[in-house]
Amino acid sequence: MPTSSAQKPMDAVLVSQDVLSRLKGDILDGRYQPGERLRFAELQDAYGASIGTLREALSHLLPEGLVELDANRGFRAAPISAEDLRDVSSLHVEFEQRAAEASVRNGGDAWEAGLVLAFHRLSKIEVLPKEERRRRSSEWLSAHRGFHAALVAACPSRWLLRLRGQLYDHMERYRLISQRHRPLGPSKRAEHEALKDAALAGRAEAVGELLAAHLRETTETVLRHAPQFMPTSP
Amino acid sequence: MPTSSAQKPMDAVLVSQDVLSRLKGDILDGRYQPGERLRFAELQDAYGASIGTLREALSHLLPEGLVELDANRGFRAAPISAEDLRDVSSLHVEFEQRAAEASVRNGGDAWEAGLVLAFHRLSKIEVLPKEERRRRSSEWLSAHRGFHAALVAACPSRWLLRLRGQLYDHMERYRLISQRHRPLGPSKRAEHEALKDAALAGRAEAVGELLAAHLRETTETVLRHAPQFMPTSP
DNA sequence: GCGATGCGGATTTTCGAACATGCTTGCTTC
DNA sequence: GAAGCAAGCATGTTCGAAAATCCGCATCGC
Repeated sequence: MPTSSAQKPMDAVLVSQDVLSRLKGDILDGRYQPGERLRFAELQDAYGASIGTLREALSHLLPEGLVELDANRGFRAAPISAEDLRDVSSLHVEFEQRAAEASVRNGGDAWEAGLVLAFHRLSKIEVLPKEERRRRSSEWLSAHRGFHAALVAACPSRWLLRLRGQLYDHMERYRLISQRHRPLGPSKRAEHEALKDAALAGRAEAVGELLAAHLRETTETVLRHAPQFMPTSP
Repeated sequence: MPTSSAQKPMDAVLVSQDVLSRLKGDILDGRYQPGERLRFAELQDAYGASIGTLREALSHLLPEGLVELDANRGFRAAPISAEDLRDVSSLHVEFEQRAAEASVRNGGDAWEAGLVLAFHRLSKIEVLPKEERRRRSSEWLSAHRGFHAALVAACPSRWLLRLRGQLYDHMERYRLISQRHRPLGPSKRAEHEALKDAALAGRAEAVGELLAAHLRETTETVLRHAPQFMPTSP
């Protein structure tokens, strides 16, 4: 159920782009149940756009694997499964690692500055007490995304970055869905700081290791709570 | 220029799906110049669908990287470059290899049967004389795609297959665009047969090696002719 | 009783037209 | 003669409604 689509970016020039980003965010947030049908009537109420515009946004999400479409039955939020999570995660870890190592080896002054900035923004939220962190979760989400993006930003392979992005989205969705069924974990500020320091020191391999451990731990946490929100977990 | 969109599949239940596959095929075929603007007026004539439907199809192609969109300026066919080709190719080779090896190790009877069938279909075209092969190029294209899909079909990682598919599309586009500026090369029937035999024999690593060589050779050929159809090649 | 058949409402799919935006051309003015 | 401006045209963007499709339910026949 859509409940409320909350934020109003409105920074997009195109309505369809605005709807797209809000819709995508809501799917990642788990505001739509995996497998749930996305009816146009509800969507129109929630996003205030016409059917055509909504269709355009949904079509954009189709190749990304966030929604599915069967003929004359409309769109559905993509289903989830432990198997899929393991699949996504293993590729995600690998891509993130490769992109980060390449980025560290290739990064210049602008990249360093961007990373420092992104860490600062993230850190400011992560040092807050748990209650506060929970309240400003959407802010943290954006900062966290920004930090990991900044880390890999100097990777020279555009395609590695593109594919990484798709996998990141799906991992974030699993993380957010699972978070609705478990208490908020401890802050990972220390891990992010170690990541930043190793990156700025140019220790590419160390960054890769830290990153892989960082991501795998998250996946483990999600999988541990999987039975609570997944259909079947083998 | 669209010239003519030729084939009429009509097997799709949805008009938008039909338009999507034709449009995608035409972009891969290089019927639209890389970077060329895709005007709705022309598109409507070529595909006989309304603007909304066309927009839906183009939005689908957006995350796949086959078209680009800038606000209020409409859609463009994605640009190409030697750098991008090298990027796509190197990831494509790797993914195809990994998916194939996993597929060989995991494949059962149904997979073997599918592979034999796909090879047979491809082989029937590849033994024809060059002139005939040129005439039935679209048929070959479909058979070739089918063969490589059959080879990796048993790969257990859905995500590896999905990403491989995206890269395959882009490689095919480069191949087809370059083919408009060079004579049709010799048939690769022997390579495909070796691939099939090694796969059926369960020699996963050998399949990987053959495949990597097979694909890299194609990329080299395309790159060799790159100056004829690419803006700048460093 | 049980399956096939046809109607009614709900939903998706598609279209054509209104609206907004960007570009070009021709004029005016300095 | 060149720079700046404004109107007109071409194009992209968005919407609301018509057409097609599917699902559930009642009815009919066996």
